[in-house]
Amino acid sequence: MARNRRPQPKAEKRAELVAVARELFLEEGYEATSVSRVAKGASVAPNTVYWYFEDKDALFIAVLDELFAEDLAAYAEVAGASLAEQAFWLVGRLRRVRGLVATVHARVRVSPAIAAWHDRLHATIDAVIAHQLPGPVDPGVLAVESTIASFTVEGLITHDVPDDEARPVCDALAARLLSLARPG
Amino acid sequence: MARNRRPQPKAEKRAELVAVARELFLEEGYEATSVSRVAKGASVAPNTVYWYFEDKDALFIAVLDELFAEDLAAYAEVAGASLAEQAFWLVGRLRRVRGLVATVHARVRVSPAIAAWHDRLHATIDAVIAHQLPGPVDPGVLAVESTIASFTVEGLITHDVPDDEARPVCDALAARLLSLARPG
DNA sequence: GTCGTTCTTGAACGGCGAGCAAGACCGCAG
DNA sequence: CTGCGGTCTTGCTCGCCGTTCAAGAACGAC
Repeated sequence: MARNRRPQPKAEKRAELVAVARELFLEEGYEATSVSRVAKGASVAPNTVYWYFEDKDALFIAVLDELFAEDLAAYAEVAGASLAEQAFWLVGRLRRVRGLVATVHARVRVSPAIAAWHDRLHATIDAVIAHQLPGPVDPGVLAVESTIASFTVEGLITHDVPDDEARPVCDALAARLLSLARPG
Repeated sequence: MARNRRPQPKAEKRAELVAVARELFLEEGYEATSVSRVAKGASVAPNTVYWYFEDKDALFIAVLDELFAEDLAAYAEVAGASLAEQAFWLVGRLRRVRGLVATVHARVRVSPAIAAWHDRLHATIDAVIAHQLPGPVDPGVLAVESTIASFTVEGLITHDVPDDEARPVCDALAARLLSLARPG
């Protein structure tokens, strides 16, 4: 029905809260960022946040969704490049969310919502990897190598491995994956 | 000097606190375990914990040290087995500390002490891997493959991959590492 | 017995995530 | 213009958190 709808501001205020939270989460980390500070950044009382989001985790997920959507869109730029370049690009790209990766893993055990988000993320990654391989690959082998690749990339990010060390790792991962499609 | 030293109880009480904290950290997670609960479990006032440990992170590190020492001792059992079996054993062994792995990574950014502990851990792991390879290996290549192996194992743990999926991943990792020493 | 060290504690601090009830704001129906 | 009901905001409050501090109890050395 929506008998009483304000012109716009609901979505806008929500977006503003997400923007402030995103900035703080990335800059200071999830735990170090209090709901109060997010509220203050959006010029709002602390409780107001809880009208837009069920809890702090929901706010976190909104930020993750925004970041992930951006990454997925940006991925189009390199979708045609070599696998090694794609992996290396991904590592560089995800470096900005370094702290958040560890937070997601820590909160997966505690928040079902974040666990669901995390599962979706990895499913997407696996699908992208499978789609990038030329020709059909034995599903079992693909699962193994896809696991190795995504976990390794995750490790490169969370451990903040510098570019010059990450590059050869990405090359090795790509070589590994490509050798699946051309057995020999 | 030590002009006034009680018979033993200092180390004992400390050990008791570590034991209680270990139980709770493993069972409920780091964040969900309050210092008060640890104190209560050791029949002590909450502040007493701060006489034995500088802060909650120091208590955490004490627990990590204990767990790691046990794992290292237990490793002797499988040090002679194949690399694949070693990796698989490690995954199973570390499964009990699943939640703590994510916590360590999350707190590395915030606690220098935990960052130092984490660095030491990975250095040890790399050394063990290098020691397990037969014959000399090109250092650059070894670093790459060692990185892939340890990050993958870490991923298998944090993502709670079941045994039947982890096994072939371990096999693939071991095969990869062994092919380094026997080029061809 | 007294002194200094080793422990333990009660009380307090600021801040946290969150819940609740009151109310302000607003568009619409009468 | 008035009142109603949904939309949004807030002040207040709760219980808990990690941590600090000063006071004091227990104890060994002299």
